[in-house]
Amino acid sequence: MRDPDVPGDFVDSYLLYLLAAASDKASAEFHAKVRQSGLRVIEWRVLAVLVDRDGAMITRLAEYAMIEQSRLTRIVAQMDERGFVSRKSDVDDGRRVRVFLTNKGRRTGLALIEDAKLHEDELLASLGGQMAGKLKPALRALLSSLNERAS
Amino acid sequence: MRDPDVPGDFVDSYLLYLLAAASDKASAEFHAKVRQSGLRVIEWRVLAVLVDRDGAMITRLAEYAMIEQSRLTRIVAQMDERGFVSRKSDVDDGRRVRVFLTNKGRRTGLALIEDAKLHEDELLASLGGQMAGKLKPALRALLSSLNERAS
DNA sequence: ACAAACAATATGAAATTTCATATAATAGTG
DNA sequence: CACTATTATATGAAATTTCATATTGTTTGT
Repeated sequence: MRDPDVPGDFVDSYLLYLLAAASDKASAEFHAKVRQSGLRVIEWRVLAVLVDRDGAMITRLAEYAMIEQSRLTRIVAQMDERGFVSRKSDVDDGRRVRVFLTNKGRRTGLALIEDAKLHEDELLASLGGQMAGKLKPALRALLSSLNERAS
Repeated sequence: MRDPDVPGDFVDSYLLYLLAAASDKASAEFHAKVRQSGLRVIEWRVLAVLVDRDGAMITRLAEYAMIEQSRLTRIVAQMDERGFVSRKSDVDDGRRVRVFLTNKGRRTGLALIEDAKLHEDELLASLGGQMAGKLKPALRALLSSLNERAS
């Protein structure tokens, strides 16, 4: 019989938990800033992806931003109403809806990206050079390994 | 003028995006299994944490599982109705609600943990020993660095 | 023992998300 | 060129989540 007051140790050593926790907690600080700027976190994601890939179609945007398609459709509609993006149907393929940043959207996105970069620098600085150098390569390796598994 | 067809590279090199993407994509495979077993991902999280910390109070459970408190209250109520957990108010402090696994809950949790471990082994194997050894330490370092920042 | 402050959980109501599927446009095939 | 399959997005309806706050119980100070 295990003593229920002594915690087990599955979760703390489980890779997917560590990943979720790291993502969650590392993002928390910056997400607070995002909300202060009047955006939801999910909207910040959309803006950030659009700065890199302006004019992407809904489906691609959903992939890049890891948002389910029908959810993204509604988020983009809201962001359109609020003047952050505009939507145009593709000339060559009328099914596609391409999403473009408005000037307001681009300004907002670029400003947040600047903040995000500063925040990341801070984060990595407080992590220390040794580990800081290994983190991104490790994550990239994991991601590309996952991609290969998928294909 | 940037060519909008050539993607920018902020997102792909942004730490918080890499973390979110790694967590998201690494979890996707296993989460499919969780759903097949009739549980929502969020419920699996609760079970996994409870296997380690049976009898935890709602607030702690919320912290460990990274779930907002009022949301967790409702999830636990559902899991209670479905017979995975039971709730007892704390003898020493009547405000606290302690959540316990039922036998069914423990069986389900333990079985999924076994699957999770196997899946993790696979994942790390396909990542390759070199990187596999560095990933968890890097994540742990990040988490503890974040904890210190917070305190 | 009392009142105020605090802590833990629950709850109402609005907003969002999810899932399945409808709608619309294009591609492919005989 | 019709007909069928496929792809991209939108949408209805149910379920879930969120946020603010209510409720209940405990602690602290007097």
